[in-house]
Amino acid sequence: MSSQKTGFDLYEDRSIVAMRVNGELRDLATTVTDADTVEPVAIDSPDGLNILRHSAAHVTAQAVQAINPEAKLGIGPPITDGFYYDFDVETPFTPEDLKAIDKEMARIVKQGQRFQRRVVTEEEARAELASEPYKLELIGLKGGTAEDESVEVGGADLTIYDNVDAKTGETLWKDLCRGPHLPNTRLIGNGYALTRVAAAYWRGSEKNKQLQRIYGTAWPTKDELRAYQVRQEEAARRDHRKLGKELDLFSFPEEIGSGLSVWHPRGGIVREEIEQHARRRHREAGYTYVYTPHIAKQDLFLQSNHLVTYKEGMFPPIRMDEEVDGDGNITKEGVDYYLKPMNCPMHILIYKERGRSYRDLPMRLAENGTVYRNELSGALHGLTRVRGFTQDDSHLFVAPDQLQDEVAKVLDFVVSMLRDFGLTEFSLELSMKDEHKDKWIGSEEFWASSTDALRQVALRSGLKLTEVPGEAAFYGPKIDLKTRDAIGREWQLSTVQVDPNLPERFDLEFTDRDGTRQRPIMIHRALFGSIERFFAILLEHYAGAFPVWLSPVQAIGIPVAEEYYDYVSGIVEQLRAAGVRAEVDTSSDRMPKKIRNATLQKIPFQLIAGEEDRAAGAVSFRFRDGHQENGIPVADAIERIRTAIAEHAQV
RNA sequence: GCCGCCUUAGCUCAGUCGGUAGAGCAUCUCACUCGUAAUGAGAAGGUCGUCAGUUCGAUUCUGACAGGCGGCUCCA
Repeated sequence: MSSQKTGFDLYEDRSIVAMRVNGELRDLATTVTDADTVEPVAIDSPDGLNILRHSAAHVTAQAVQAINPEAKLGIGPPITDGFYYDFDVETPFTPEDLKAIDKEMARIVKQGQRFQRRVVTEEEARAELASEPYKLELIGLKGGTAEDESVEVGGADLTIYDNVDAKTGETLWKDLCRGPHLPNTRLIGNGYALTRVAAAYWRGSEKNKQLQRIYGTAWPTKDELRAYQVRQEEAARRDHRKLGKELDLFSFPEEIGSGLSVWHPRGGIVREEIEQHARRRHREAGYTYVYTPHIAKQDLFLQSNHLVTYKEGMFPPIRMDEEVDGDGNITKEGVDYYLKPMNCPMHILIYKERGRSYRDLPMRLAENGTVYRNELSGALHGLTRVRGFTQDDSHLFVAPDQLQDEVAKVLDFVVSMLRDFGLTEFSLELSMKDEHKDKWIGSEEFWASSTDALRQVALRSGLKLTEVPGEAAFYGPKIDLKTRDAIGREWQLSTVQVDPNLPERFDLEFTDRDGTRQRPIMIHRALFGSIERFFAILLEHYAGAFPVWLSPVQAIGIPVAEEYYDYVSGIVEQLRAAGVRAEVDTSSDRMPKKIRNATLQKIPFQLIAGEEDRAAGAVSFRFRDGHQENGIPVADAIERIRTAIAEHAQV
């Protein structure tokens, strides 16, 4: 009984929008037999969402071409939470265009057009898509390596999807596409939105023409769309650039330059707490802090090879000591100095200052080293992408047989430190060498052993591990640690890289037990990545409401009326004596206004006192969320605040 | 760097189809002396990002530059 059926016959449930036939994603209209293994794909599954978003991208393109038939199609894949479609158009899209496109999409969606798959030969495709130069280019790419596989031409066959009027059967639009797609456009109608327009280079290369990209989002239901939009609003509410201004933490004065931050007193307090805590933990873990300059002669960066492999990332040189005569002839040659883009060469020089013994290893040098990188102006973003930033950088020099143990220590250390700051969810990414690229240097044995060392450590940590071949640095494997913040976003923080290359380049040695000279291996380790960026991540994670120990102002005294200033000041004095960052609000505002201000400033403890509290030798707490605890004896209140600080508590 | 958009008071934003500008908050003064998210009144505050060009006249139009925002690219 090898009866032939389609997915429509197999699945009555309308939420099944596609199926996996023998592991391959297919349209529901695909004919299957009993011999095939068939699994349903629901619209709210990861596969289903991709299909939904990919179909939404098609409808966007159809709408664009309905409005402007001259628009040439680029690609239109699903992405996280949405999709985009690239177009080559004479004039870039405006927000008004977006509205018109959205309206046209609504019309198409409502029509319930069917997505119909059709296998074509390359010649047929070329003929049908003669006016779509980018699609023709994609057809030309088909048959390339698996890496180039795309939503357009990835499959075994070349296929075109026709958008067909459900009633008349008329083909209204078509696009080169691998599919699969939703059965019809109506399924998109429950929750889609166009979000923004931007330019993007064709096929991701800046050598190519820039196309105009329309981004959108699409969800199975209106509620999910709304939930997504609320998440976006929540992210905007937590934006560290906005909070940084509101809470008076840092700024980027135009007079100083793009991507160069200054830290205001309140931001400085938070940063200082972060740094001091980290310093203490580092010392306890056997690290030694060093200090190095921000600038060095060209030769250093030639020897480290940064001026070869990282030149575009470096600021242009400063020429020193050059002398020129009246005619502009150089009478004395100068020397070029560069701002350091990384700390490693400096730390290596500290290692090299004297002969090292196996007894010196592992040698753990740490520095909060400020580095400067010539980032493209368009890449700058708040504190997370800047031109001057401070790495909490460590370089660990180890004997080869110490590598695995030391990496294990580093990883434990990193995770426990991040936990101190209230981060709880971590995952690891092991970046390895692959067979495709030829950028790798070093021996097979080194790669095999060091990669395995990292893998063993990662597995032992119990954290979720993803292995990514091909992502390693050219000289060695690395482990990156990612964390998830309070609203579920992933941030890459720490990185641990194994490097035999710089020790080689700088001819580093140590004398082993047997008197022979051996070469150490270097481990590069950034824990916060960049202190500025880590601060921004914490700021967004806590939405500005830091745990008490990190709060710029930990307690604020609010007298009910002027008469109680002295009483409240007395309490605040005691708090200060106990090491608490406490202030009194002596402004002429009325009490409710002071509460409002303190709440907006996200101060964890508001200490309110009037006649009742004074008479009782007590004080009342009000917290950021508005709840209150009245009549707490002063000594108890002070103790509670001290405890909250010591325990890194959130209140 | 590239594409698009933006830049008006300390902050958030109106506004001028070319005739040098306005609100709320913040600041300052005065009055009010008050128990859990904005008391009231008044004052002060801006060569409308910078530099050119067009014009009798530019904050407004044009251009360049700087800075910002969303992307591309890149990555801490």
